[in-house]
Amino acid sequence: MAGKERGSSTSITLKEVAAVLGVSTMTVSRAINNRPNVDVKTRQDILEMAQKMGYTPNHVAKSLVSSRTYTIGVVIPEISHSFFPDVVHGIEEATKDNTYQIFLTNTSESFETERQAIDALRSKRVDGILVSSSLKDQDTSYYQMIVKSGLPLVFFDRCVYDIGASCIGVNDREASRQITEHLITLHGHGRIGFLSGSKKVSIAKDRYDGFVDAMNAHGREIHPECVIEHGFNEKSGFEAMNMLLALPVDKRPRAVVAVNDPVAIGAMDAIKKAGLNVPHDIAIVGFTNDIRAELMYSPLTTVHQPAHEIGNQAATKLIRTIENKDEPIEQMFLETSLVIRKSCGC
Amino acid sequence: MAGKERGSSTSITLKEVAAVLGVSTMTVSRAINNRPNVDVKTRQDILEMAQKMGYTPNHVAKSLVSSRTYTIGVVIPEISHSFFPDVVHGIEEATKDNTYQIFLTNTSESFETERQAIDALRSKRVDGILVSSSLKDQDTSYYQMIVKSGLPLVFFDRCVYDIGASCIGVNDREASRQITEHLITLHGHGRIGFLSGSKKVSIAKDRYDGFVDAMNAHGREIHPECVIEHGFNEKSGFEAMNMLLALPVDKRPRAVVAVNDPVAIGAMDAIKKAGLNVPHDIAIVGFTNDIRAELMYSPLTTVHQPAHEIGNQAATKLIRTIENKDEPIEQMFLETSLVIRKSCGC
DNA sequence: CTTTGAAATGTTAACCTTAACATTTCCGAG
DNA sequence: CTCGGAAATGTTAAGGTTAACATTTCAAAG
Repeated sequence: MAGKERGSSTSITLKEVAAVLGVSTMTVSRAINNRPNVDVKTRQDILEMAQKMGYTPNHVAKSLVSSRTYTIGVVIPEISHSFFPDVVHGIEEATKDNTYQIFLTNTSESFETERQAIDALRSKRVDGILVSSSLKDQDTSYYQMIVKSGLPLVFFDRCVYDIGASCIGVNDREASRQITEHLITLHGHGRIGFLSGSKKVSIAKDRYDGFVDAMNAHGREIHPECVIEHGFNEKSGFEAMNMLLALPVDKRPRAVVAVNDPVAIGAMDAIKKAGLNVPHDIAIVGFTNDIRAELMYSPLTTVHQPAHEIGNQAATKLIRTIENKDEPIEQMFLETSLVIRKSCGC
Repeated sequence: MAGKERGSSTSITLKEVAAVLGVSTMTVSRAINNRPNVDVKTRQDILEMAQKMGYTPNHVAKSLVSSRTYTIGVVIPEISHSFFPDVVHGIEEATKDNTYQIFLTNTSESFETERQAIDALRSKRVDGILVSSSLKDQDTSYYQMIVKSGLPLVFFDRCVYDIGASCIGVNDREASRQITEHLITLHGHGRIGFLSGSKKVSIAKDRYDGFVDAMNAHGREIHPECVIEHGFNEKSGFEAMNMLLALPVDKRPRAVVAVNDPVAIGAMDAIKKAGLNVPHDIAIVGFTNDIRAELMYSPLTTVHQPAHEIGNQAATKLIRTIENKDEPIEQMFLETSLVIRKSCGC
């Protein structure tokens, strides 16, 4: 009478296959894992029967025995920023033979979430983790503990330094210096502002430092009221720019360096809404080369970061670290390039 | 003499904590899992010691006992399409209490990869899977097998119907009909083309059918040479549009419906490179409301799909299905809306 | 027909946790 | 005190697999 039942999700085990054929589980295990010392005929029977019964190896049990899950955790601040999907793509490519599977966690720029996520990943016994950190203060003790625990850890993009973990990223400070310099040479006079995320996050600090380097090198003064520390997304950029626009006209910057493209895009929106023009009234440059950068009403001059490559290298490094305990700890900076478009005033 | 060793990644177990305190593992287990029948003092000692020793529960072992991994697999065709990160965001939100962790797999529109990924997820004993399928023919036997196996499965966006799985998406056919109709009313005469992905994929077929519905309803003829079946990304759109542009001028469509925004964006690129203008020479509409749509040189008229909501509902449905075996199988279509911009000729 | 040794197959224990049942401890009532 | 019973704690087995060791089978050599 009962309708067709939804299959009860109990899976076939080695033991069950073995029982049907009247052999030991060990023989079935050997046959299925392509181990030697199984008679050709026996192996064939086993494989056929396993197939027929719909046997799927239980990786949970395997993991318990081997202490390896073939799983890596990926922790990122914001999956919706075009940079990160590209990174994830690169990561996937490095694991493409499908040996490793990826746990993805989005932290929404919250370290607390990050920490919880990593704890959960540790509990699930991932073989290693890839992290772009939202850590916002100098207390690196959590990550020190992780490193000490022996869990392979590679940072990418947003790194935590000097705790004994590898890191794949770009030279944010130098790239920021370059793009700021570009802006300075175009705008011999006038103030230049900086729209930052929290400077406790490494990329914000590094990019700000690069900005300062360029300003100093060209004898330009930094006006504290033109440096806004807010967030990393469009909304933050919009709000931060509005703060600058609220300044008296003579204090208002003539050009702005944004910590990343989403912030620059938000800022451009604010400028437009204020009835001003980019780059005529205010020039702006970003960082990332977001998918939207070239499409803006004034195409955005920015720093191209090799997102895909960063992901790929980070995953490769992590897997090497997992598979070889002597893999050295390493900092790797990939090449960036200036993408000159219109928003800088060129 | 040996330098500081990288911690050997062996974790502390319940047994070890128990040994140190001279109690049984069971007591430690009870204390740590907040079970009753543990003396207040004992519990406190155990928690302190566990903390001090850096004990982390081994979820692998727990999973083996409970047959639950608190893990769900998410299978998507292309993480770089802005639609999917939004979906993933929505999924994460539904699991936000962090009870479930997400395995993300990108299939690059390949069903073979999809199948391998799902097999791997099954082996890892995920509690359920969320799939946007790239299945390209009518042979649904693989998914029938999955459903039969009892693994909770919810499709989203790109569904496989009539196999007993829930599905969360939009009414592609109707939305496509609406936007095509909009185009028809603006362009009383002239040919209208369709740029499709493989019509063996459900969304391509549904959207094409909606296109046909609108054309028929308005007595418009469909010209086979104006219907190109190619792919789902920018490159495909670019190439498909070039095929249309290669037609003799009198056979060339005056307006084009694209299967999604990436294709529309690629097509707009081709039109621009051909020295023609959108919407003046060729009008175009898309589907998805990609993050770039409003930024195009002629802002793209498109169908807004509630990506975040789709992910959220799909994950919610999946979790319900996992946690309650009587959860009904259901098809759910979320609201779309026409986003009228300039590319259609408005 | 025995011996020999490799190949095939089997058995046991372990991985870490928890459910289920068993035992001990302890406190208050009689 | 002693008993009863609840609370605290302990023991055993199971979950699916594999490593390590043990046994059986079998074919070729003597």
